[in-house]
Amino acid sequence: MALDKTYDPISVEKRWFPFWMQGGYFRPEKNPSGQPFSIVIPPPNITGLLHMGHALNNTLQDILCRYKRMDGYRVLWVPGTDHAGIATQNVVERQLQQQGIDRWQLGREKFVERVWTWRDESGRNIVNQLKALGVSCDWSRERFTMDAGLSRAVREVFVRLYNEGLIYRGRYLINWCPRCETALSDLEVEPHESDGQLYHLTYPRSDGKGSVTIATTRPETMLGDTAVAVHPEDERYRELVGQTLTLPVLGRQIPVIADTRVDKEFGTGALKVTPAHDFTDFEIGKEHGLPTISVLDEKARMTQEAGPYAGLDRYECRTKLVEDLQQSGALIRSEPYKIMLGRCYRCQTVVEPFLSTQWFVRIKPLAEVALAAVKDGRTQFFPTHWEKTYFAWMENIRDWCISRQLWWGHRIPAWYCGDCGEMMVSREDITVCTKCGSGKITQETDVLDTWFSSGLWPFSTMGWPDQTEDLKTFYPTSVLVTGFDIIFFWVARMMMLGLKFMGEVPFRHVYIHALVRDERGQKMSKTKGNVIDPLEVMEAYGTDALRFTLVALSAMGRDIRLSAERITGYRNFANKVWNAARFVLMNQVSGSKFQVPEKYEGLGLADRWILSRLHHTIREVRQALDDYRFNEVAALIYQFTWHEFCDWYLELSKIALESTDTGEQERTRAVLATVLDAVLRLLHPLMPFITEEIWHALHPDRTEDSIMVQPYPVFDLTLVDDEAEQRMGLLMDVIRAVRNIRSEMNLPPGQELTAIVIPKVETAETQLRSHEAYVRRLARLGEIRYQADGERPRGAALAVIEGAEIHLPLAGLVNLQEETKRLEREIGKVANDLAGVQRKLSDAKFVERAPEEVVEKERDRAAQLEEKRLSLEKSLARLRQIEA
RNA sequence: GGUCGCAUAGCUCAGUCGGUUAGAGCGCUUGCCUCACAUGCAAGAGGUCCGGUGUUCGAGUCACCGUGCGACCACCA
Repeated sequence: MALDKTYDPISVEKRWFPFWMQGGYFRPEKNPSGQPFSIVIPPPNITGLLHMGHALNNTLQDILCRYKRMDGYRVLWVPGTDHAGIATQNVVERQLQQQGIDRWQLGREKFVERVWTWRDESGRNIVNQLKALGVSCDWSRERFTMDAGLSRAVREVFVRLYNEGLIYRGRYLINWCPRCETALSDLEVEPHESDGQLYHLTYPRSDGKGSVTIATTRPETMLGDTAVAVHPEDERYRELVGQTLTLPVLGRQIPVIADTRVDKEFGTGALKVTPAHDFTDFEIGKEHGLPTISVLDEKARMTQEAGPYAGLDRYECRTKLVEDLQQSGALIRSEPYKIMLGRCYRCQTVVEPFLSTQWFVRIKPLAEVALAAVKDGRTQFFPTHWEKTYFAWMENIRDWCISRQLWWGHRIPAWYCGDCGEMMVSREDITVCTKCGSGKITQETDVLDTWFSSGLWPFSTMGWPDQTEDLKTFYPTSVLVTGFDIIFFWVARMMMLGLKFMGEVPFRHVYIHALVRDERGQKMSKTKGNVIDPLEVMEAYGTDALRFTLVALSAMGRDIRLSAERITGYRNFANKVWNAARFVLMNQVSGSKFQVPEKYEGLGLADRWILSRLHHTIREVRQALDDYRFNEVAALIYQFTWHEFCDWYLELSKIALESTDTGEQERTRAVLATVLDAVLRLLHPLMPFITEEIWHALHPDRTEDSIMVQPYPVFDLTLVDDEAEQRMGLLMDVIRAVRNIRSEMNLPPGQELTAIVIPKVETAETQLRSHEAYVRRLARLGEIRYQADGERPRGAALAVIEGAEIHLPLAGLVNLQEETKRLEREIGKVANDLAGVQRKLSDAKFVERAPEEVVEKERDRAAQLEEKRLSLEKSLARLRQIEA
């Protein structure tokens, strides 16, 4: 198969995914004897479409999987999607809203059906987009957090935790979203600063002896006050403790109590205590045995307890109440005040602390084990500093509220008897009361936090609670690749639940990658309108270009700023690879298959050089992949391919290919093909499509085979050739020196020049002579003359390189004043460098204390610079003579 | 309030173990349609490595202080 003249990513990319799927290349069964390597995908929510974060996350995983597969591992990458309880429910609710109905009108059953329909569509879309990205999961193992198997795992975990007393049910103050009408965990509340008022209210003493002033940002909660608290050591209020106050408006008698949680410095030092609507107050209330009065309901409307304000929305109530308090004189003053408001992470509604009966996981025992597993290194974070974040959270963890008053999710496996009130938690559905035999049984209506099921993902997807082959082979997984935003939500929960139920960590490594931001460093969001859609990029530049860009920008511990220019740059790289391949293929003899020389015997200098450079690259690329330094992988391959293989070897190969020596031609063809083949394999995990396309063009007889299963290049020390690198270095220096002069002197590019070389080291002349053709071609020289040290040519431009002087006679070509200026500049630079080195060397302490080889290097360098300066100065003197 | 991260070329960023002359991409300047590629080739300009102090023969790199930015955590009403 020949390559088209122009690289068209779209047509290349659509071809290969079906090919890979049909060939079963993504399945671990393809390589049953390999060492296991496994990853579970962070299951995308079924709420919408793929965004740049997914593109990055999955590209990185795909790179690891493809690399390991090529390297002989038996790779399992488990795909799937997350039902994303509250998020998905909200999406479907919004759709209903557009049709003018709400979920209550539809009813629970019908609503859940609607969500399943949505899931079918959305899930399919997401999966298709992942496939378009080239994601090499084993799609035959695709899971969904609410499929039958995972639902069974959820029940099993719930029942076991309950039976062990690690799940309990009780009436506590929790975070409540009055729009979603559900409880939220602490993590699901996002604090945001907003403008508020600090109101100073005065509560009269019941005995008529004065009053106390308190400060609050939420005056409407005063209707639920059951005490006022002061600090026990606060002199101002010492005699007040134990007295009774009369709550304005409602006239309730409330005590003044002493509690150390009160900050003497804040406001007036007196705190109104509302146990039903504030977490601190709840604690204080519990300790002092205060009653809890809920004045807000589940929709954040005022309850009957709010007296005249019953039925009002919380903010309407605030406005009205403040007016009334002002009239009555209870409001002393109010001032603007910045307050932190907790908002629902899914709908941004201000959440309320709300007293209700919920289910909780007693988390400390689980957290301790999960903490230890990272401390002792059974699981390692990359970059390591995320471990601190993990530790801090685990050490201060609080019980996890797992019940949600939603309709979309795993229904909690608890049943209540309508007759005797018995509560039963069970793996199987319950129809008859186990205590009284009654058939009046109803199931708990609450569902589980969506993170409860995703916390089981690493083992539930492999068939747990059954002891499957997959579990035995692939658990613990090798690495988890995810963003830092879900370390607590997800990574921490998987650690705790994995250790609890599998007795071992869920993953050995956790690679935390960057957040993808826009080019100005802003978080991408629909409302800001700065979202770069991966699918649009893939259409415009190609999937390979997008993948390579994301990887190239993925420095550890740093956010990614994505810009169109960068993507263009890497699209150009793909094009470069394409054209290099076209050149290599063009020069293969038709019908004959390229042969790598068995022992690499009889190679030319350029061949030895490029193979040596290739193997340096192979070694470094592998090391970088093993260390998750993805950006370096990209940079190494880019640098080698473009600036060594294309810029130098391809150009040099043209000389050999034009030669009359058929052996040399043949050898060059083989090396070209060998290096290209290695580049393709190195690059394949990053750019899977273009490499597969070119690989097939290079191996026309292997149409059924795939680059996916070719070995990843292996470092071969015997091909590292320092001598070849040194010799090529000399040739490259000469070529660059001549090009530099030509360019600076503005000499016409087509004009052939004559160079006079004065070797400064013995080997230079032989080395240059033996590869003169290279130099003549790439530096466009007509003739190279060699001359012993002694009389210098007059009226010539000079370049001094390591090992030789290069003189280019310019008589009649340019104004020699140009060269004078150029030499003066050059001498300035050299003198500058030399001064620096000499300063160092003249420091006795440096010579004495620095390691021998460092000092030696400096001495060499000083000598070199000295010689260079001398040559340049002599040349300058000669020019001045001519001018004079 | 606590914790963590970041600050290097015009822009976006690399820089491993402290060691010669601090790199890349994009942008910019100059010259080239050289038969793989103008999505290209060649050459070049461009740096107070945020500021300060310290450790060291030697600091972009290590320590401390400061400044600026960002993120996360947190019950000051």
